[in-house]
Amino acid sequence: MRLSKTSEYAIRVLSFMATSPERQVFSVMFIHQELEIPYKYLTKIMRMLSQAGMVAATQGREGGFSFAKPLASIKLTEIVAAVEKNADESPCILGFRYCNDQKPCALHPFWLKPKSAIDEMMLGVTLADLDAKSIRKV
Amino acid sequence: MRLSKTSEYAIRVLSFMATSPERQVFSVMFIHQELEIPYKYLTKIMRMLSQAGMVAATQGREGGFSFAKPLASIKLTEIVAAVEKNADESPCILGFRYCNDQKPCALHPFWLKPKSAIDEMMLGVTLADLDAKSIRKV
DNA sequence: TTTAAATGCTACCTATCGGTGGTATTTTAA
DNA sequence: TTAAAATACCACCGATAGGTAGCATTTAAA
Repeated sequence: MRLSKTSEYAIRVLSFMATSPERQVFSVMFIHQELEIPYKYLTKIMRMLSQAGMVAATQGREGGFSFAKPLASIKLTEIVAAVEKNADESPCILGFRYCNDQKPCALHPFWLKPKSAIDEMMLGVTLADLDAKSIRKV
Repeated sequence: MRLSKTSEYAIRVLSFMATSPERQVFSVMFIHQELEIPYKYLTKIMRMLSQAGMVAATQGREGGFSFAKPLASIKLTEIVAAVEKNADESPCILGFRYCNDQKPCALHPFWLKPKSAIDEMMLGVTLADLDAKSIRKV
């Protein structure tokens, strides 16, 4: 009942960048040192976020990554989708492909409330909603 | 943001058994045929549930598994814990070991509601709460 | 008494996730 | 002009989750 490690990393990075307005460009090495995320793996994640259009890379010395679109337009669900394939294709908690009110799984009625609370967060929260103060980095 | 396949299987099996009061003993072969869960993997799961004390095995021909304690005493959280190690040790959605109101992660305030709705389900729902009618098996 | 049908157990296989190594390319400071 | 510092990319490695094979043991029906 949790996100993949890769999604955790991606959200940590983007929320760190989003709450550091004094800086425009972030190199992988800098992020790696600040957030203690494995350097090589982090380059891979940044490339995925770049290919998804959330951040843009400037190459060469003094290069790095910066946001490619407004913070308010980047939802959590989008971040997860960018780095995770199979970002739950099935909305059923027991993994059934076709589970609905007419033909529900055993947990269907109990899953409705948690599911909607999660959706509300994943679809509703954007990088612009994060509080810059007192955010844990490591 | 979902359960492991193994947890899905375990809950499917136990909810199937719990909502089939006309039958006392369930062989792995029978469950396998009814729920279309891989036979050999299912034997492994049933052994785990047996070792966790939720079900008891009767060996030999005509043997199988039956509940070892009252349905109302088997919570979802217990089922997941029985088949999954690392059944989220960290309550933080970004995986931080020490995340709390004083030193929160970026998503801390947004995760409170989904988290409590999930806990309510995992800790509150037991096998006795399931509706026998119209439950999807496959 | 034999044999079929069940669980118990261990070892292995395969795919995916998390993580590393190495090299090419780009850009700019020295 | 050169070298350092950055991203781009590809191939691989190790751990874990999901799944399989095979055989020993137990029990009861034939």
